[in-house]
Amino acid sequence: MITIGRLADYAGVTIKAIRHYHERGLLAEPDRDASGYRRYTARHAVDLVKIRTLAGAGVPLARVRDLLDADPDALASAITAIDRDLRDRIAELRRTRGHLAQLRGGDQLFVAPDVAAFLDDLRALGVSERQLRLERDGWILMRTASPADADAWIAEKRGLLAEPGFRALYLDHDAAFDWSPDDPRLPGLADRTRAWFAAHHSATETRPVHNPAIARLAAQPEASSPAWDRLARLLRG
Amino acid sequence: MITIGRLADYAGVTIKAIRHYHERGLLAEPDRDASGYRRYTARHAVDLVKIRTLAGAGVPLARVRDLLDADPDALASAITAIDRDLRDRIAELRRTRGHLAQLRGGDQLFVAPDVAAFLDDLRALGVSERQLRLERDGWILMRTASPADADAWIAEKRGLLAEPGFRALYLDHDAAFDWSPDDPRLPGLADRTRAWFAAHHSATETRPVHNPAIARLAAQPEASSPAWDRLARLLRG
DNA sequence: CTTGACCTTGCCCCAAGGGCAGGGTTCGAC
DNA sequence: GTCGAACCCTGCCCTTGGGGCAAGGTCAAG
Repeated sequence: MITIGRLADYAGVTIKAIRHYHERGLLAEPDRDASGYRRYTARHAVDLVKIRTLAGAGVPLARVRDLLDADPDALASAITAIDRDLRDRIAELRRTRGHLAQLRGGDQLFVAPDVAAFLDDLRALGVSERQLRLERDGWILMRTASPADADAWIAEKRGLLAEPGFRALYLDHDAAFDWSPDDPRLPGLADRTRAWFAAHHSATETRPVHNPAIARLAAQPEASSPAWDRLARLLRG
Repeated sequence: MITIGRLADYAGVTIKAIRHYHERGLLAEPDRDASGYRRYTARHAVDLVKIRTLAGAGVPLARVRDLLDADPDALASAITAIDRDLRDRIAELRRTRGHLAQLRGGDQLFVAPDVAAFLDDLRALGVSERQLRLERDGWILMRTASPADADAWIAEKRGLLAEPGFRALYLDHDAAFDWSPDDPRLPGLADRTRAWFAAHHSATETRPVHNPAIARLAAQPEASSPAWDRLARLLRG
């Protein structure tokens, strides 16, 4: 005939939890002694550990109550299902650990793997951090707008990046962000850009790298560049 | 400029959750369009995925809020702590899977390993299921009363069980449970019991196997045996 | 011009207990 | 015999992370 505190210690739970299980009908209320204290038997201890095992596996208490007086077959199949769920949750936590590791380092976390790879390529190329953020945000927007298109476009863009001429052009555009809109190099850059696309990719839908609409959407404070605006006008006209 | 629904899809959360994060101050409220709809930027998407990663790792939202604008060093050390916690929880879930597997089969779950081993010994000996339950409940009570004593006693009892004479005596006591209190075999059993303890273990504290006080505590409806009561009287007198 | 899919705020609801108030009990020490 | 510490009792409100639903406004397509 043990008290609630001893039972709680034995099962590794709080007194409050035991009373909670009584309220929920999971654990039978024991007899009381002369002064109204609950007096438990070993039966209760057995039941309580059973409850804790199921609850510890994440089974809702209402379901635990049902399982406690289910027939052995139903219990066995329920345990199989619970175990499967447990395995899934372990896998999920492992995945979360992976995400967490990435949260340390960069922004791979926030984008699809193909976009992350593309950003890595750009970083290796020596592209500015501002431009990387711009690209990252642009792809996020694109993916919310149209995941399938985004997949196709990113593949195409990674292909383009394999060509030395395009790489040079990309870096020039990156550098041009900070130029004055009157910079004398701008018309030449526009010409080279147009020439390259005409020579290499007239058949594709690919637009010049810095799609202003997307850039503007991506990041209000940073994305405005007078030089880029002029460049866009030069390319259009 | 994406809507709340699109953002929710991108991040794999519900609209309700996003609004919840606004209320909690985790995610900045975006600007509204002409009709009062929230309009999000890629910034928000990045922040939201960050929030989900931390929340998915079990970090309380209040703590997530603090981490979001903590300096990189603080964030890094927090991530280390979170990762450690995650590892612990994976280990814990694995342990739970083990417990669950035992819940399928027997009563090993509810008792300490040494007691489980003792019960296995008894089962191998051919002891009745009733007696096994009685032993199990008795040890549970003993352990709540005094874990250290229980450890010592169980070791002693396993030692006794290695001796053939004791094993025979134990089985006889088990069988006697159902006898009539007038059964002519009882006095003989009492004599043999006393003789065996006198010969083998006069120095130890060990009492005859069926300590009536414990047996009565262990299980009210089953533990009452007129034959055992008589046996106890014979052993005392 | 309507229909369905979207968005808004506001309210209450859930699980699984935790915390605290305000009281009674028991046990060992002095 | 009485004091304090450590228990126990009930009852009530609080928390976390949202879910559900109501009652309405909006938007895009047919």
